[in-house]
Amino acid sequence: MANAAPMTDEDVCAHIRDSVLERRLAPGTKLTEESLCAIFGVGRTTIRRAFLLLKRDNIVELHRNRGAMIASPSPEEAQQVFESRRLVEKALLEQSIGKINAVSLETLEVHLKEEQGALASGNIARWIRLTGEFHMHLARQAGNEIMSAFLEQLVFQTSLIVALYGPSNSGSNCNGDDHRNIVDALKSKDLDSATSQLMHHLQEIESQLTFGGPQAADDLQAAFANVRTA
Amino acid sequence: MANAAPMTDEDVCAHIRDSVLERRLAPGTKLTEESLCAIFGVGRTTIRRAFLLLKRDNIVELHRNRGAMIASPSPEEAQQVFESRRLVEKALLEQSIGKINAVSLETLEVHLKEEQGALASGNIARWIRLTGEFHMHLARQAGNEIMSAFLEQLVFQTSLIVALYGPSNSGSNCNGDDHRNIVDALKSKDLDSATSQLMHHLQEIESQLTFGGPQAADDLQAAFANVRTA
DNA sequence: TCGTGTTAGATTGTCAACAATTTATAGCAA
DNA sequence: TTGCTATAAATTGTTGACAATCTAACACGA
Repeated sequence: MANAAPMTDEDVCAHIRDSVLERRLAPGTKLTEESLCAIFGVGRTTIRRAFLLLKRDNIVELHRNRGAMIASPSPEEAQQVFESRRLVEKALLEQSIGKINAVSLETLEVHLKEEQGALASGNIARWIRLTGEFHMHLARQAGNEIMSAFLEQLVFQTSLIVALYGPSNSGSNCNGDDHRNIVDALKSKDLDSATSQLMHHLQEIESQLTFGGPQAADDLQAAFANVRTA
Repeated sequence: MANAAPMTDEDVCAHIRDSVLERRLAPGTKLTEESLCAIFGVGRTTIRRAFLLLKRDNIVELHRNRGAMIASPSPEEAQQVFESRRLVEKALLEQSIGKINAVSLETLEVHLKEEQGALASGNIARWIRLTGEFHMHLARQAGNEIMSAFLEQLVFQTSLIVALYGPSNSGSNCNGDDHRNIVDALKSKDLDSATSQLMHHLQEIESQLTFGGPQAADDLQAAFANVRTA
């Protein structure tokens, strides 16, 4: 099972990112270097570089001499992430509407089918991941890689946020029908409809967050992270 | 002159970023680890981490076994950077217009004075940096740190782009009067005017770029970076 | 029992030596 | 001179050992 070619830092990065996107790594999870070395079969140097890359994407938090843990976005950050997504996705939709063609619509249609397939076959982890990737596919229609990469960061952040503050029973941050409606609006080149559907969709997700209760209940350390001992 | 406390990777990062913003480091410049170790008085480990951070911001390019060099954005990337800036700065302005108050206006006024002061005193490097930072100040009015951080990346990229493709005689990418006009429009809470001024400002800078000619003339390596030897 | 201080273990940070790769130099033949 | 090959120098990549720091367990006194 072990590949002959050893993993690179980007590979490790991608694996951890996937785990976050599929909610198999909860916010606040401690990532010890040694255990990851064993899991991925690489040296500490590689793990360390991966941590640095993930920190840049706000996926892990690094604390000096305390190592790495999966990030726990604060409510303020959560609010900013959603505001950013509305901003970015709306703007990208405006850029996209003129570039939509049969090929790009087909890409979205295929993706919708994949979403439904995953849901039907009970592969929840895969479905969660696909619902996030839908927004990436949408963003890429604008043809701006810089903005797409930025939205990717925001989607990952969203995954953490929903894991922290989202409805505990619901597994996903996205409703399948919403995605369907957006694609339909795009198909008829109705920018206003597509935009309002997308904005409503994002607001719907945000409205389901509950910041009130104790965050993790088992982690006082994080609960009092704001307290700074003189 | 040497600080007792050794520099951290972030410090090194900031220094290199500043050099880029002030155009003292040209795109394509090779950054050897050893020389930077000597300059900053740190070990290779720190420099290496700094490279990784700078790579994430698209400020340096890393090539395996060939080390790091200041990034040279392609014309396509340049176009995307400007499109992204128009997108982001326009959206942030919409967010800002409702939050503008006396304090924030004063911040911008003070900055405009600094710009003029630097220009008057002939401190061109400082002026160049300040013209870039103006857009950062503007962005921060929206109160969204995530978007501000993203725009910061774009501003740094712009600095590289203008250094590569900008008018060789003009030292800066921003006109002082344009900034003045934008602040005035904000002062009278005229969103449409402020937006159109800002968009025009960005388009003006972009229109002055010339992608045709040889890029750096002294760096064939970068000129043929697209050629991949099998 | 609870809180405090101390010690042992585990984890991270740093550095220097070594290995692998690339780049520059020198020599030689056409 | 040009082109090629082989050697030498320089630069980057990796590993392992050691130092610094944090965490957890434990003993002790109130």
